[in-house]
Amino acid sequence: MALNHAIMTALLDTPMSGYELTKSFDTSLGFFWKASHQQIYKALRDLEQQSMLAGEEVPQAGKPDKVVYQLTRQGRDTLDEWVLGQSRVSDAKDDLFVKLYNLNDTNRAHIIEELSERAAHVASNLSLYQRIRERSFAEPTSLPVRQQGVYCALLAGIRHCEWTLAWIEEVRPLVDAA
Amino acid sequence: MALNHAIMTALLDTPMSGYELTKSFDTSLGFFWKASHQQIYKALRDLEQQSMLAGEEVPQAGKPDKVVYQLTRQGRDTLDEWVLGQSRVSDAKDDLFVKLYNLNDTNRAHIIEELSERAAHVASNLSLYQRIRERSFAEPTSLPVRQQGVYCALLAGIRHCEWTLAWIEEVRPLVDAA
DNA sequence: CAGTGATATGCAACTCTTTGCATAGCTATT
DNA sequence: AATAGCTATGCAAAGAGTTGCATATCACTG
Repeated sequence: MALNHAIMTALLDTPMSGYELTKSFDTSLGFFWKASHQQIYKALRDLEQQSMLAGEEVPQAGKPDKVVYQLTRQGRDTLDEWVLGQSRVSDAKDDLFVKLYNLNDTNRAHIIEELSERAAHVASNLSLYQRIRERSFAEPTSLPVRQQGVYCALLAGIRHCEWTLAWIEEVRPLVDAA
Repeated sequence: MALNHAIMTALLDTPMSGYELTKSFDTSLGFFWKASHQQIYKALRDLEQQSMLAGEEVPQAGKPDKVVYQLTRQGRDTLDEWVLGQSRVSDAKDDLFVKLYNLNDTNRAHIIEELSERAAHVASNLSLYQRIRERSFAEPTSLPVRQQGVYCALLAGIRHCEWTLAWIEEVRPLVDAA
């Protein structure tokens, strides 16, 4: 399971509560791995039970208390091992592509609409990633090693967005005229 | 569920058996949606039960008999409706990106190795898609409407591969030197 | 005729993800 | 006091996907 590993990864530097993790998954790692709060809280409980994480109740003023989790020694070791294992390639699993296989005169307008929505969504993601890049990775070569890895992943996010936008511009006229 | 819709889409032009669908999912639509034979056979039974598909036993010589499924009128209508609904953006869900967040001196060699494997895999996919493009889509504008949609999806596959290869070339030196 | 391998199909258990519902603390506003 | 809204956490059911195992037909080879 990689959600567990994604969560442990997110906790590498900063211990966080489930709520904070959920927020952080909405940006950062969340581009590569989306997870609902239900999934995250569940995973946190499981991981704590397996001694991968240690949770600590933190009283708060002005807000409900929270439980902050940090990686244990064992969790760190397990994560390190996982990194050294084999990854497998995942599929895109995107409705839009399947829908394109169904292109006809009746649905063309709708599909163009969806392509436009997708473009808008991706463009807004892209500008978010660009902001992050400027803010935190202006000089990537002078960063600590792990942050350079994060930067590579961020670049993937950026390139992915750019690629998607270019593809949409490429096919829009084709779909339009089809 | 979109696997069902992907299967119905695959059957738009050509009635197929579960076995043939499984093979066809390995190429074509399979770039966007991978599915095991277990999943496919199950989906076929479900869809037949819902009257979306009609199965017909076809005796064969030299091979075991098979059941060939074709879209029913109702299946076609349901599919058309689905196309007109909203898609949602899916996440990349790729271990490699999560692993990059874990980059350190110990695992760097392994991650570079995985990047290379990924590049090789994607390159081989790309050449497959290129062959398909040359073989079946040499003159995209003169194709029937639906095939033009398929062509757009194929372009997505091609661009995706190209993008991934470019990204790997971009980050390889970064990971190397980190 | 035993073994290998492609064709063709299926069950069951498990894991992972989504969705809907629910609760509770605390702040600020009306 | 009621209400809206963010913070913080959880259960349960259903849907989707993976993995392991199983079975049978047919052709070909040793």
